[in-house]
Amino acid sequence: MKTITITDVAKHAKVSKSTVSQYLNKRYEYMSEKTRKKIEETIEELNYQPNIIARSLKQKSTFTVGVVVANILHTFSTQIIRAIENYFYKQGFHIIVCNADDNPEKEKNYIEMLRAKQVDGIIIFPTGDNLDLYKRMKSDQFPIVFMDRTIEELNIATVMLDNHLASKLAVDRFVEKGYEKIAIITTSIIHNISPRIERIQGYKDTLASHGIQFNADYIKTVNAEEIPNALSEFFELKKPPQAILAGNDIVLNEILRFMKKHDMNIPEDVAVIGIDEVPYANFYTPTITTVNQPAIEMANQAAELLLSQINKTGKKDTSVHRLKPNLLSRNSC
Amino acid sequence: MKTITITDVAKHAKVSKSTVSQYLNKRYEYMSEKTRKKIEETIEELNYQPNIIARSLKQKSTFTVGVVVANILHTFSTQIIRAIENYFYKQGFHIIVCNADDNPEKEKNYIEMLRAKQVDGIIIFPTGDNLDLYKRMKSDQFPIVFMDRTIEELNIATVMLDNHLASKLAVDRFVEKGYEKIAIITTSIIHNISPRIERIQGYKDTLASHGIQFNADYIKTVNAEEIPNALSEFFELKKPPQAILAGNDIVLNEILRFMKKHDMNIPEDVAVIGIDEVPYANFYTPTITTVNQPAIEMANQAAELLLSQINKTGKKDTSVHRLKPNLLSRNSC
DNA sequence: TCAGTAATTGTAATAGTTTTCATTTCATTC
DNA sequence: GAATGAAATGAAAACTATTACAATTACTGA
Repeated sequence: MKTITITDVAKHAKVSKSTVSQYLNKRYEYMSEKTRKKIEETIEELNYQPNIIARSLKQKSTFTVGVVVANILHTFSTQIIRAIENYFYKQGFHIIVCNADDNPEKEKNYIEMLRAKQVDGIIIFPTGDNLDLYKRMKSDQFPIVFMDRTIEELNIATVMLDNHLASKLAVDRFVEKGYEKIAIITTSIIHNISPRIERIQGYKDTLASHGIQFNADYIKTVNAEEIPNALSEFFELKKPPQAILAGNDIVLNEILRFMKKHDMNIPEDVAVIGIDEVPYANFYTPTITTVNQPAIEMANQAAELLLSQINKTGKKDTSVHRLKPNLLSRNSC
Repeated sequence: MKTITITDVAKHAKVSKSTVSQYLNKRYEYMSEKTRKKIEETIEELNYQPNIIARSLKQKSTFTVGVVVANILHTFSTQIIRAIENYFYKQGFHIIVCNADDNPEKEKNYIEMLRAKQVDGIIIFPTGDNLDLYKRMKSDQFPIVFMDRTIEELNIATVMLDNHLASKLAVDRFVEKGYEKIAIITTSIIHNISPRIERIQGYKDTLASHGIQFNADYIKTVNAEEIPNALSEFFELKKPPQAILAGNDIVLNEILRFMKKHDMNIPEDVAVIGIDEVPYANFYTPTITTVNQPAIEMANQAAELLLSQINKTGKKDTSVHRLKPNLLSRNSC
């Protein structure tokens, strides 16, 4: 099964390679209607597909972008992937999906491979542990956008949630409903991931703004598997929390699982709000109040930022774009 | 920012391009220890990254595979993507993710672009409407594996669920619990998608095996948005169903949403089983009985089949691999 | 018929590797 | 000191398409 090339097409259509190439690049002014037709037919007949690899080599553009998510298990990540894919499809780009698994080594490996593959740009949920690599890309002027997390000192375009506000919305709501003993659980201890820090800070600040003493026992940062333990510890406290803020959808699932197992009622025994919308939120019993991240909007914005870097349109935007979450007010609090 | 190439490395290290290439390909026998060291250092110093596009052009292999899912909104699709990504990461392959959106045109476009990009193989959830295209790939001996759906006449390696069994497990369970008025709702009307047909057939056959008269009013195939209507119609029947089988996770969500809205109790007012496991299944009230597809296993098997086609190892396997679902027995039925 | 324009061609350079094969280098042996 | 053989290296072609450019051909209208 010999693959057929532009040379074969040229031969069959009895024109030169250059003319075929002109045709492929839609520069029809350089040829007669007749020639155009003939080439068109030949391509059809031979079922010719230009080799994009060869084109990319010459043109230094692959119409492909990489998306490196920190952890593909978060619903948020898959929503973002979906939306980015959708955005770039319309632009004629393909996306290569990479799951760094919260592992900086893996992230590094992926980024280097993507660059070696000459992708036109990368959207990364940075683990935060590859500073040198990020810096190099930056200094190479390689198109790159951070998603979900920022690394202050780098000045790389970033799209992320206003995490401080996310916590504030939740804590305000708890307080409004009369709760004062408010706990928070987040995951991803390992690195200084900005969302986690900001969410905890937002939590603390908002408590303070309501004049509530913050209690270190009410803050947990643990791996998913340890969430049941963490919850047990909460409820063994002399003054167990009356309300819990879940840092993401995985935490929320674990909390609800725990509640079910221990026959506890929401919100009577403990009120719950989750950051990240979940599909069952509005038909669970009770319906779950969540703080929603505008994932599609975030993805579109990141994609747009990346595309403008790739096309070098607009002036270089290296700012941190913080999108506002919104409280989806339901009955779990 | 001039990119540096193998030529630069060769010059700096004062050896020929070929020797550098030998080094890159780890054929160290062809050079002295001294040369090896020198090249190594030079690469380090210049921060050289081989251009994989150029390599691919020559080698006709890109270490990239495409995954074209029919509809990325199904949890099942994202699970499969995850698992495939994970499998291929270990093999040094990248995956390009494509969402055909149940649209044959889009599917065609994606497949052609992927081939033009010289991916080494494709895993497809076929829409079923591009027969010629599938045939051409087959006759080109292009590595391809079908996922979730089969197209009988094509003899292309396929990994899919034993859908007949999936329905059987559910219906058996319903009957065992004493229900006789059993309904089924599926989505994706448009094409003759095999899973849908098989699930409905499995449903009919199993009813028959229990000597239950099948009732056309109890079968609905509708788009996601029309599910509430479909359910309303069920409950307006003289003899509304006592049990409903949800064809996938989206349907299940809609059913639960409907029940909640109309204050109906599961399983008292109507029993429910879903095909596809959902994250909330074991902490929902009631916990939801589901028929689970072994997504990871399916993904691994598909990836393995594809890889063996790519590497031309083993004899050509063009059979349909049907994996067994299992009933996760809980309280919604 | 000639100028002028439009259409097309052929060639060569280019992209950055891999790969083959010929050549050079060098130590060893007689 | 020359012959031998192995090890190391280099030169060049190949992969496929793009692009620039000079050269050629065909056609139009005066």
